[in-house]
Amino acid sequence: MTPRPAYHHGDLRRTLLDVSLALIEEQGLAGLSLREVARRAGVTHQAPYHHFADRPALLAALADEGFLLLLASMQEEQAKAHRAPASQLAAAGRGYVHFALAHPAHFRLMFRPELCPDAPPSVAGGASYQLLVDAVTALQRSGGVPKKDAATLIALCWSAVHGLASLFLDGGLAQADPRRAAREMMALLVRLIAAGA
Amino acid sequence: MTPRPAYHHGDLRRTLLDVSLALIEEQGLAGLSLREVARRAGVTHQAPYHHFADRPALLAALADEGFLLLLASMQEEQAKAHRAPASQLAAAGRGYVHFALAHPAHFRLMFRPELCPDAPPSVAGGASYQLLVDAVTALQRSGGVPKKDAATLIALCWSAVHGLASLFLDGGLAQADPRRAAREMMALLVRLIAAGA
DNA sequence: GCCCCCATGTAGACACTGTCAAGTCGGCGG
DNA sequence: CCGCCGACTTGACAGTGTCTACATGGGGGC
Repeated sequence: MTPRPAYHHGDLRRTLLDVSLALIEEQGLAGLSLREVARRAGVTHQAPYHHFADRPALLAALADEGFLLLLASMQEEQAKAHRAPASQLAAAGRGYVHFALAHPAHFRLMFRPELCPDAPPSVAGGASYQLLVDAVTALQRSGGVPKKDAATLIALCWSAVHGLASLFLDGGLAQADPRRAAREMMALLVRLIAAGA
Repeated sequence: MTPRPAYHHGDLRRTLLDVSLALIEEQGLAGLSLREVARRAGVTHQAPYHHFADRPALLAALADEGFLLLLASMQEEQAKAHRAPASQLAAAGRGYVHFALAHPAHFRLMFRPELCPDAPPSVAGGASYQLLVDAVTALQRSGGVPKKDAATLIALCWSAVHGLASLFLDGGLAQADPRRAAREMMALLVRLIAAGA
């Protein structure tokens, strides 16, 4: 038997988040309305307001969740890779792109300033950024790349992975095998850096 | 005297586009409503429908305009640069980022698949892509970079510029001087490619 | 020079949205 | 056992996109 949710739903908050994600994935961000979410969750249009202050708040909660998943994806990929700095940086990049491919709804949410009014920088977001910074720095130190370009190099790596992910989801890059493309791009980037000037 | 627009507005279509851009820039994409646009243009809420089939159509028109501006920006930057392939590629990248910085409303519109239903690939969009491809190819040919990585190299360059632009506008990269950052990133990228695999 | 036509505009209506205010249910601590 | 308080419902309001019907008036055919 299903546990008969009855009046008190049990875990409406979680349900709302899940339904929202499904809606975004099938209809895009524009197709997401609180009322439709409530309808699919089987509650009244007003019920969500007991769990989220307003629409932006719901989106922000999803974005937060996304940053956690992003961090996890990068760490997971790194754990599977060799310990060499080059492999670790490539793995971090792959993890970034894999996350976007696996959780497109989350990813689209996370970089929409109009949704997260003043964007309190998510702690998990900061952690993923730090992960990337560390990977770049380690490779740089081990490879004799000049230190003066550190900040620029980090910007380049971050831009590359973020750009590739964005282009896969929203842009013109409709690749047959995006994961392969991500792997090859990171491999090339790391190789260039290692060979670097 | 103002020419007394009277009943027929003269160039309502252009006015609607301009008002929309202003609205997006000051309130974000979410703050854009056809009715508010009409109000600011001084016409009825229904008047825009004689120029655009619906909301997505207006957005699509703006996106098209954006691709033209993008191409122009890249070409302008290339015209100011040296003819050497490395300089040309760096210039193309700078043009891409400069466009995003100068026309944030346009840029945000251009990569939102939920707005342009089936995205008939803008001809100007294709042209800008081709410009980048040519620049990468020229550098590759002149620099003795292995040809087998051609596609990956193009993806890397495009991702880097697109990612940097996105991160400036919507992401965590709040740079003091974004144009300087763009210049340095492109310089580094070109240097790495030239020093090659 | 006149007149009709149709692109360009107006007016009103509908279903839908986010959000506010007030009422109702029902499990838990005293 | 009771009353309280959080979870949920019901109802209302302004604002939105879009449909249909109507008004206007400038420019082209006679």
